[in-house]
Amino acid sequence: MVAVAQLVELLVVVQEVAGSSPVSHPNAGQESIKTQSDHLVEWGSMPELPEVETVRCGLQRLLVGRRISEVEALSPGSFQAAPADISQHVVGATVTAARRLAKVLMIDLDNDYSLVAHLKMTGQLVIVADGGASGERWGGGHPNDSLVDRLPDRSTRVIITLDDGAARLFFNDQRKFGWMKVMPTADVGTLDFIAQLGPEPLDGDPTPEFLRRIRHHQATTVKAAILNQTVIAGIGNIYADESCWVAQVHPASRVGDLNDRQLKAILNAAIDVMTTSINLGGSTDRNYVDAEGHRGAYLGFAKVFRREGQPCQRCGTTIIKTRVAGRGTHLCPHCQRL
DNA sequence: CACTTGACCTGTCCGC
DNA sequence: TGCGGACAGGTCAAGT
Repeated sequence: MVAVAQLVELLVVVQEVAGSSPVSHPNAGQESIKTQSDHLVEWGSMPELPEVETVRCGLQRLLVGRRISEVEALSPGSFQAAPADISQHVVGATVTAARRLAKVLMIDLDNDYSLVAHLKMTGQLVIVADGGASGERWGGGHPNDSLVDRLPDRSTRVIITLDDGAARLFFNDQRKFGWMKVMPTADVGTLDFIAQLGPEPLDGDPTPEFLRRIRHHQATTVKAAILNQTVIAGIGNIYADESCWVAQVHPASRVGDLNDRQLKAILNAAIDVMTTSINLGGSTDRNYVDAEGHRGAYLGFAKVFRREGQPCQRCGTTIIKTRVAGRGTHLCPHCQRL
């Protein structure tokens, strides 16, 4: 029960932080606010680096010090571990830290093992304190109804029971692209994906390493290059489009046709937009549902992403949606020319 | 090696 | 109304 009290106390802290946001409402300026009875239109942001960082903060606040009592893997692909690994290295262990590398989350345990997770596009993590009077909870990741509705639901892939049932951690993932796995903490860095990652955009000055790496991809489009996690870590489709708009570079420009000043402008724009997004709280349950119970995801910072048909905020030209690097791509045809 | 495309999934939207 | 198809997008595997 002591642990429950701690969780409640921590939840209050999270609420206070969220309440201090300078944004009056995440859907401010959006014309199609959904009511509780409406069906959710999934116009929300995917878990990119800022959302994953928001989730990490939540895990750090609410999981550290808790002991894992039970692991239920409801979908085999979503929890990639042998039953023996779970029983020997997860159950009974206590969480010591929550870390992030690019979009990968690591929940470190006190036995030198870690739970490693990738939310991909539709993953989310929700912590529910069952012992709380009104079911206190915290959730972050993909913004959909599972963030706030009763759990488990049909998207729940893994349930981790904490402190003998005082709380539960739900890994929900509509599309089953995300995963969790178990490995020695020391081995995480040797995963191919982690080992090959480019510099973290929010850690020190990534510029020299970014320029060095992106110049290995002169023939490809700049959008494909910045989505490449070995060039720069953590940039996804939303921030790729936003960064190119800020830098006034067409996403289909070839890297070899851009000078260092333009590439730096894209990188700096990505850093700015992602920093802003983190400060606004990413996508959590607290900005998914407003005081009136309206549901919808936050994308208020976006200048071009999913704004096709709307005027460019710089020149008034209509934003278009096209396809670059096999991805839906939003741009201003006047500000961003080939 | 550099680069592009399709596969993995589930759910939603759109046109017929 | 139901149904097929396009689409969403992070990462990996297989293709050129």
